[in-house]
Amino acid sequence: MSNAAMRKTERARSPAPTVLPAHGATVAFIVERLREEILAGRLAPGSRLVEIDLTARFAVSRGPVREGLRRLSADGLIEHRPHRGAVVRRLTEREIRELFSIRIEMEALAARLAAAADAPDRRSRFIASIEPIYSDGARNPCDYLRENAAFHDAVMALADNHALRDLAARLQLPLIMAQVGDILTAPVLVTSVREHRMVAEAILKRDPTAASARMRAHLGRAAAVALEGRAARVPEEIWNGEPSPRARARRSRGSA
Amino acid sequence: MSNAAMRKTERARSPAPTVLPAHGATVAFIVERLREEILAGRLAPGSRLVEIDLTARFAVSRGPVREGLRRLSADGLIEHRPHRGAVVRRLTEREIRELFSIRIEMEALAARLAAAADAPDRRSRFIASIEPIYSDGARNPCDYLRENAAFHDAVMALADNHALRDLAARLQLPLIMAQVGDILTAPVLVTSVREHRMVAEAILKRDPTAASARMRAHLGRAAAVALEGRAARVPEEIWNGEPSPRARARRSRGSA
DNA sequence: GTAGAATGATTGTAGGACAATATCAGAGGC
DNA sequence: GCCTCTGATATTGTCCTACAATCATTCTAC
Repeated sequence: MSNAAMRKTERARSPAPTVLPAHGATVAFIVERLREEILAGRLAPGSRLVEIDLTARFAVSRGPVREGLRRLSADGLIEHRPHRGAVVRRLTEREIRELFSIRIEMEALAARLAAAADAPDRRSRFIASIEPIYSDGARNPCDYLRENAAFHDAVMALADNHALRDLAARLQLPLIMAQVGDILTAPVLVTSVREHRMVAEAILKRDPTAASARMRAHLGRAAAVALEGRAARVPEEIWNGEPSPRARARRSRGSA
Repeated sequence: MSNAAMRKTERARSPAPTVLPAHGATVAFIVERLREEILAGRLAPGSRLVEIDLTARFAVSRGPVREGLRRLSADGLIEHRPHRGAVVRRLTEREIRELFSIRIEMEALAARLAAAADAPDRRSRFIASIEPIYSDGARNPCDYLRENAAFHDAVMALADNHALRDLAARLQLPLIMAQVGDILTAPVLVTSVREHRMVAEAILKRDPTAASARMRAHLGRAAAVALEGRAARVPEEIWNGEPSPRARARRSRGSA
């Protein structure tokens, strides 16, 4: 199937978005939709995001679309190439390694701050939000991802460093996760949950050193798993985005 | 003097920018100009950046102006308030503290990686770029800021973690520096330069632990100096941006 | 003097137009 | 047959105009 045909179908299928964004929320609407699709893997790495197509898909004008793409680009979810358009970013192994090593430091800092935090209200909120990690039931990967995000965000919240929380949110961990998705086998999940509990324990005991060290260990292991799984999955290098954005011309000329 | 009058003067004075940006570089041009003015302090914290005024000042349309503002906003140099416009960001004491505590971790990581780095070519480039820190002459604050930026960037380069370098660049250290500017007294500079040398020594000796610890100490002290100086300078709180964006209405009605 | 309406400034969005550029298909030369 | 050059095409970058929505101030009525 040609790109042209595919895109026309998409346009036809959703001439109006499910819900219209309120005034002043158009950009946010677009960003959220695209982000969700990218992280869910429905937009694979390398997929092209063409402004015209998006205007049709979301029934908005090019202005908000461009702004939305720029924001996704700033967040590192897509890549911009001048006059070529945006494509869903594919992280290289090196980038994953780099991002993990940064994230380790940030999360270790957060764990330390969290363990040292004194505010009783924040502590009780922390206890409430991490409650799911003490569940003994089996988890499917999707559940785990949610639980994992909630846990790390709870640590950030207790640490109470806004700038840190913002920065961590922009560190593409979700993107990494999306790109290594099927690594999350049952034993991996069990180990991760156990590590979460150990981190939590140190934080609750107000032991900054242990909290930081355990967080470091947890993420270090996660990084290893992610990189290993990825290596097994993709030969790397072979990847360079969609090959032919060109079938379109022929098609439209033919039908016009 | 009213805002209206001031802006009219500006518009008249620069109907065409000094150099016209090439096609495809308009946004970058605007971003660079504004960034430079903000960091140099010519645009004080709280200054309003009105799209219409900027289109006139740079002789471009609203599109690129909006894009530029978004980018500055993403970099944290300005703040956006819906339907109110952008203002040059003023960091609160809390934000400065938070940003420094993050930066400490990032730079400590960089120092550790740099000390552990093996590549001879990168090491020699590092040696070349930090050469200025061994100069014994007195420095003025401006020189020092340049030397400081170069030193920290050299460490990042040797560490060879692209993501880390990007992130560090977006950590508003320049903005912090711009907002604590006159703290840089002679003894402060001397101390800083000495600390740079100690960090460099550890890196050159390939001692990751010492490099990381010394970088931590250096930045910790820098943070203390910045916060202290700032507290002495500004009573805080009294600040909320320009008070009257409204003198304009009266004026234009009166003159029309 | 204060609640509420009017006013004006400013942004948010739409939509159309054209220029600049990257890429690709095919023609023509070796 | 392979390579280079050229033109066609897709796509973005920029400009323009217009209008709706919203915020802050000012004015008005009580």
